[in-house]
Amino acid sequence: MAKSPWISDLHWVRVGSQARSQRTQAALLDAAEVLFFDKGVEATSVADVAARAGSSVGAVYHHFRDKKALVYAFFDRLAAEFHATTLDAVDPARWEGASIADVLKGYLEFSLEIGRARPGVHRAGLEVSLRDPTVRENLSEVRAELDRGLAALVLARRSEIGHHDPAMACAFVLDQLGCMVRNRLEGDPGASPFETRSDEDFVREALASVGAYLQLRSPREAKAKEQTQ
Amino acid sequence: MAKSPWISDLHWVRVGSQARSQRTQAALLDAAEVLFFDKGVEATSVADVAARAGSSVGAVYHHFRDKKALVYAFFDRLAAEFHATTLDAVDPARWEGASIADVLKGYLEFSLEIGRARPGVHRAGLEVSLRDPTVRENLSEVRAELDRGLAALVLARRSEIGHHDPAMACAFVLDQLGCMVRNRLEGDPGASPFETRSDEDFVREALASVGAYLQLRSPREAKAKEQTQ
DNA sequence: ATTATCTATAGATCTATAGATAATGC
DNA sequence: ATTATCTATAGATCTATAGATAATGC
Repeated sequence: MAKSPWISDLHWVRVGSQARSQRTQAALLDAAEVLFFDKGVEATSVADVAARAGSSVGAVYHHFRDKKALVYAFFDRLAAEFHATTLDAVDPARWEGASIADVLKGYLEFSLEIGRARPGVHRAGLEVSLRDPTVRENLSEVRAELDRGLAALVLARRSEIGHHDPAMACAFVLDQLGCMVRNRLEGDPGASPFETRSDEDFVREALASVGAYLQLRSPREAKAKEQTQ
Repeated sequence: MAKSPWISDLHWVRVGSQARSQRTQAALLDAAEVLFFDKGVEATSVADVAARAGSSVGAVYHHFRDKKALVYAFFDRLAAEFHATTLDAVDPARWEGASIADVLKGYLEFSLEIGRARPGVHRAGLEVSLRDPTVRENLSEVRAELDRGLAALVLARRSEIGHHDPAMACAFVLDQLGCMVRNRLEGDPGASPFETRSDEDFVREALASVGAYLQLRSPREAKAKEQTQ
């Protein structure tokens, strides 16, 4: 794909052929991950990254044109990782026989688990998104893909939905759940009255809310309804 | 209240007696506001603030011990402003005769309007909150106060609520609406499927969702129900 | 021979201060 | 006399580069 020795002409990353080069680059990105999630991106200096990777400042600039290129490469790697996880999570085969409630429950638990496993990931993404539209769009695209996959799963089960406009209602619900999950992961707990409650409470009430709004029927009722029509 | 010439011993701000001093300080905070909302807080240098206020770097440090004190003073002023607006907005007298749906509709429209009128306010708050727990708590408290006021308004009308646990359901709903509004104001539009829709669509669907979850009755039905019990 | 890494440092930027100068109000 | 402001600059920090040194693989 890349004909030049850089992944991108705009924000290049050197593609080394030596095994040592690739090890160093991975170590630099790994070090960046720890520091970015822990202290934030702007608060992390290039020297910090080099030191934690057991490397040097010069090595960083051998691999990445500038700090921005390092940040971009880092978020590219992160986005690719989430992309793969997302594709797997919204695979229709995985949800064979599941109801809309099952799918949404799985989504909420999955998102909370991923977010909890990597504290700081949302903060770091948010921090950079605030000042860099390119990263923002990159990360938005990952979210959008998850939303599209979920929408497909939900709308494939539209006979369970009693709401008169299933497509619109589905978009609303995904928006609603998405921002509640992000809020739980990013925000400071206790800021709003419900945030002190457990994740289980949150998932239960979120599903109740969604069920009431969509006027969900059980798959069984949905099937009965389909046959009478 | 303050016996020392500083508002706070930790992050002091000089309280000048001369009229000129107070004008300059207000001008500095006004300049900070424009720059903080526009470029962000970290990206704004003390020299930027001084220049925009038609003042000098030395003057900034005469009024504020350091940049942090300037930022704190700025967010204090902002929080005080929102505090006053909030107290007025959730005054029970203002909502005499209104239903829960009316109150929540008012809240959504009010929050969107305030947020739209000052683009950047959420971003700036978020940016500083990410790295400064003190500012985060300060701003959280403003939010919490709005939540408490709203909860009081809603729970004073609990006969309209069909949900078996009105207090819990109310907390959930306020959390839900709060994070959806913030998401609309902060986030990049179009990131999730529903975000491209108009504010009117959003308010309508949000109220439909809340109504279904809370199992809202009209005030009239609520009154009828109360009498039969 | 080529590629990768390290050391040392230039250059830019920003915060904060020192010392001189100007305005205020008793 | 006191308070406020300005100018000029020291000091800290960070990005990025130049040039020297070390490792790799044909």
